Amino acid sequence: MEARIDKVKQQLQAQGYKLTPQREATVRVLLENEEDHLSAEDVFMLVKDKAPEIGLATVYRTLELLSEMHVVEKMNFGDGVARYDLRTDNNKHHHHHLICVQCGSMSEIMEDWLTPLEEKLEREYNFSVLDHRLDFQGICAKCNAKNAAESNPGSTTS
Amino acid sequence: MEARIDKVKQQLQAQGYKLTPQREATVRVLLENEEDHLSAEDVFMLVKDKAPEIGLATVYRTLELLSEMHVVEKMNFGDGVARYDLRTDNNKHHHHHLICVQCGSMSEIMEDWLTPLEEKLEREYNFSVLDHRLDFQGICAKCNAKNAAESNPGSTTS
DNA sequence: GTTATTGCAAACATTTTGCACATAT
DNA sequence: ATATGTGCAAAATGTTTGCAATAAC
Repeated sequence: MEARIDKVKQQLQAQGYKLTPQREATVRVLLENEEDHLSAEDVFMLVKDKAPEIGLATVYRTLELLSEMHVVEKMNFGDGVARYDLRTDNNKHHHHHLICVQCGSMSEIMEDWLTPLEEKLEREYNFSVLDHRLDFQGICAKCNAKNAAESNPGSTTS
Repeated sequence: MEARIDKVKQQLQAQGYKLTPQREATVRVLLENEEDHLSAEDVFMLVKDKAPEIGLATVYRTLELLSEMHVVEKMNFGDGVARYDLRTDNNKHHHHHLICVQCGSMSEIMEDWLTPLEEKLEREYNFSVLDHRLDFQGICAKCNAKNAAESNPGSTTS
């Protein structure tokens, strides 16, 4: 954990920025919630526990800065809020999203599915891929099971 | 064109909604700009040419309604505005986006690349895919060419 | 001492809502 | 008549900005 904070600190300093206590607290919150896709408001509330005096604007500015530095990825799932994800590797990320339209849950799959497609794009379209995004909307395994049980009660339930 | 309007009309009426002149004008604008990804404001301004008395709220309500009916797809490219796309086929759509981070242009590729992945998700993750989204960010062919010319002036230019 | 950074409040942009009026069956 | 749909203005939402005060080197 400290190692990753240090890395961010170095990246910031390399560009003349400082790792202020507010920024550090923000990065820590992101580290501690790596699984989630936090909105700026989410981050703000969590950071407030560590540093109650922080302002929402600072969180926005920090997230924007980290985003420019490719430390976090700014995403948009269409619910009207930007969400932020710490990037494990600052270049390539092979995680895709499975979004359940029934329960709203979101899980990630970490398989590398797109590299062949990206090579094809380079070759055939002359498009140099820097990043990508792949999301699936559908019904998750849990909801599928629940739906099956409900439509056929007594058959598979205990 | 009229056929597609009629189809929308039928879909609306099937759910007890009406194809009012305002809604029809909105659908026509979407049909006439199928290539673009218009924002609500874009649609509003274009519809105003046909029906100057229309209100922005009506456009929003219409787009929301069409979105619920899967006539249009509501998208978010992270620039803070929702964009709307007429869906050719109300179920499957195999168009993906190439977004150039340099010039901001966006083009579409209509190849079916995801069906094998979706089958894999069904099989291995028990996730029933209803829809997907695949975007690539990078440098488009035009910008790639321009960059090459600029970094090596006189060699390929006339 | 200069420069970056912060918190607050105000500004901003996009989208949604309340409501009285209009329209269609 | 009753339901649905509309335009307008106001509200709500998420995000950005101006500015004086503060902290870091």
